[in-house]
Amino acid sequence: MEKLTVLVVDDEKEIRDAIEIYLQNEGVEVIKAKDGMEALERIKQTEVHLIILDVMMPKLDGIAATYKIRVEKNIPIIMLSAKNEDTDKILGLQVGADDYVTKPFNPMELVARVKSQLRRYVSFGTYEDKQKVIDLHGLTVDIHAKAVAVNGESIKLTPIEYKIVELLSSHAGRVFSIHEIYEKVWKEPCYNAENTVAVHIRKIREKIEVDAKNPRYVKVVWGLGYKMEK
Amino acid sequence: MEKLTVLVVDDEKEIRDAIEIYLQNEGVEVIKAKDGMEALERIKQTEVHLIILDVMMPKLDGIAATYKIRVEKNIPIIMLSAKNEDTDKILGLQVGADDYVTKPFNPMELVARVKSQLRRYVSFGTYEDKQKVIDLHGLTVDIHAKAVAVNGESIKLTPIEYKIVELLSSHAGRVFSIHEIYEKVWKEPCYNAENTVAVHIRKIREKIEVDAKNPRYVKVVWGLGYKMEK
DNA sequence: AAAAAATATTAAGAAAGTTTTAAGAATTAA
DNA sequence: TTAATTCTTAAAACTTTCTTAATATTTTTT
Repeated sequence: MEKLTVLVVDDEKEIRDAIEIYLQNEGVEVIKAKDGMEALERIKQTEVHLIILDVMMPKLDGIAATYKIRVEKNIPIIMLSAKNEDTDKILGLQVGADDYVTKPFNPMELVARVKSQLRRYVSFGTYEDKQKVIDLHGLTVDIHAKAVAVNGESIKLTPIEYKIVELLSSHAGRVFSIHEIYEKVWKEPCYNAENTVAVHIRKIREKIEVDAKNPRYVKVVWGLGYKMEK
Repeated sequence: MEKLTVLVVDDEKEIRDAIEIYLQNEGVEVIKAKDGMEALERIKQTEVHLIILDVMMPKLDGIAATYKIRVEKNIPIIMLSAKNEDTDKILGLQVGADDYVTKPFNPMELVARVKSQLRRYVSFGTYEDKQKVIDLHGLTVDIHAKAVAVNGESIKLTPIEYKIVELLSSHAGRVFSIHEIYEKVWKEPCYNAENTVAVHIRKIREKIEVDAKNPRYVKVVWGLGYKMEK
């Protein structure tokens, strides 16, 4: 199985480093963040499979961070809290963490919990590591390799083209408005950029369609947007 | 089997010598160091198969030493700690060890733990039986030896270069964005460090590619990141 | 059928991303 | 300590991609 990545979020460097060593020994990839804000950035940029989060942190505490993370992704979260902190309260709040460990903790126990959560997540969870390749009538999109092929023949797309194809393909059949496409791909508000998207669609068709004038894959839904044929 | 070597690190001479005698009786080679600094030097000079390390030491304490040792090699570490020392502190310091023994200890018990760890290490541990070697069209990455070779010829990489090669190679074909590479290798958020990664990529190519301008191994995927050719 | 609205096409200049060098900082070895 | 290696930063050259704007085409509405 592919290496899994755990994000460790704690404001104390010693704790971050300690946890890192333990987890690395178990063969998981570790990345670190020192507060909730930083954690949010990291999960946007890197694929993370589990988060270990201290409850008490500057910037964005564990509970608030959990909340925001859940909006983005549904990956397991293990919370760390000092024993003297109001554990009952934390538990009672049903913050949405999948497990809790109180500090000071036995390292082996934390490792065990991490492995248990990862096992659950991988085996039956929201996680599909299975190559992540979308296939639609001969159009193939490999999410990890960021590679597209038509009938086995690989197609060279530019970054924006690729992102559009990935977006449409991973929700084949669903119609995306030009605004939606722009916002999801560029990650900024769309303002007078409709034509820009259209030009990219044109280029994509040029590359993946047999006949760009009669597209089989990227279809327009007049007045509403574009979709990838399911 | 060849004779195995154990490094004993403790600031008290009596303890070092006592352990030495017990272990020599069991037929293992013993070398000694009186603090973490000295231990690091020894490891570089001699091939060591296990380390016995006191938690409390001058110069470089147990955890700091463990951390540094782990970066270099993944050999088993047994930690010694006094019972009367502040438990919480010890808990933190013990991090990263494979086993713990509290002082005063029963010599036979320590010997037993040493043998057990060595057995694990040698038989199926990190030693060399578990040959994790990645081979990609002549590029060879030995994960445990942290060694890279091209067509049998060994290549000398710096630590960061090695980590990047390992990351890309162990997921050959998968595209890693510069941010992802930075975060996974440096273990900290990437901001404005894109060019740093690029320079390292350059250096890597200089070393492992026949023609750095036309790389066969480390390929760029324009606008998305880098990948190792599968 | 004509007008209006939405989408398609084209090409050239602008922008963004990558590669490469080199020099100075920082780290590590001796 | 000094020396050597490794890492980071900055700048420039270079490559690829994106955007813009003007125009054409298609579809819908009137």
